[in-house]
Amino acid sequence: MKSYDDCIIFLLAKAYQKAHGKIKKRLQSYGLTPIQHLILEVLWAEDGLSASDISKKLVLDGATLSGVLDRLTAGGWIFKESDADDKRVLRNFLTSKSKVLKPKLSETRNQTNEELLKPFTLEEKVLLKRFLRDMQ
Amino acid sequence: MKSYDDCIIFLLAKAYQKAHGKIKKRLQSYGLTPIQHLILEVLWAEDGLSASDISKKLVLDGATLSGVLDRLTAGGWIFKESDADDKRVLRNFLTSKSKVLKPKLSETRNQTNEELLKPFTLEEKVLLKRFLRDMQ
DNA sequence: ATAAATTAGTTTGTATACGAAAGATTTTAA
DNA sequence: TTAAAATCTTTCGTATACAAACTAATTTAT
Repeated sequence: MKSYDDCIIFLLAKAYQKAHGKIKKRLQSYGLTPIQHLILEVLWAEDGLSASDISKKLVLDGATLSGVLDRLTAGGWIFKESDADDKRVLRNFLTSKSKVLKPKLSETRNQTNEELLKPFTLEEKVLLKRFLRDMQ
Repeated sequence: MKSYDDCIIFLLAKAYQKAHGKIKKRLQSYGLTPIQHLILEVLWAEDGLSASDISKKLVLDGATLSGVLDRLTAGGWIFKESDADDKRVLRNFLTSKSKVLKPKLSETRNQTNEELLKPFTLEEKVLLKRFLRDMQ
């Protein structure tokens, strides 16, 4: 490795920085951050998940999630409800606000993705995604 | 895009998370963080750079850099010296400690890189790096 | 049946990350 | 030449990220 800009960690950091910055800007008018939006995506697919469920799906630390879920609650995007069977568990449910805005918000993520992948051919897109998955 | 785990932003975030976590662990015994180490890499290549110089090279916000450079100073890795010609500028210089440890620390980054790229062929490595650069 | 281990969630502390604003200095322009 | 613009760095505010410690609740093992 000749220099820092040949380092895969650096290249990943900068590519992620770019992607994160792009969707961050697009979500700003909604008052949502990229991570908050990602959690909504998970709940749109399956409502009522616990913090632990979301943590596993998104590979996100519980301590991080705790604060993000608080801010989603404060913003009126979700509400928490205690599980009847297991009092340790708090389930997170979508509000009508987040349900109504789902189409627009999902479209925002799709558009950002397409914009980021614009420089690549279809084959390259598939390859890039495979590479990133294979690093896990 | 069918789901969040087909989203390039998410895939980049998780690949970066993996890479960052790996080097973070390896640097822990030195009391260095990945970003601190990256800044040392820059200074090993060219000593005496200002925060502004480093910011441009690493595409890092100045506000972020300010704190990281403080912690590098506190840890005895660098020291700051005012520029004689331009009193706005503070130049950052390597201490003997960071000069002595350069070989070991650079080797750490190299090893982490190789480990992360182990699943790929030489061609795939080249391709992956090109893809990540092309996203900028 | 109950002590021990595990799990769910929060809190605290440290470290990025970045926008915005501010203060000091230097450069540019009228 | 001097007022305006630009540059360098820091500070503040907000939001991830994660380790460690903690409470509460549940499950496991003996």
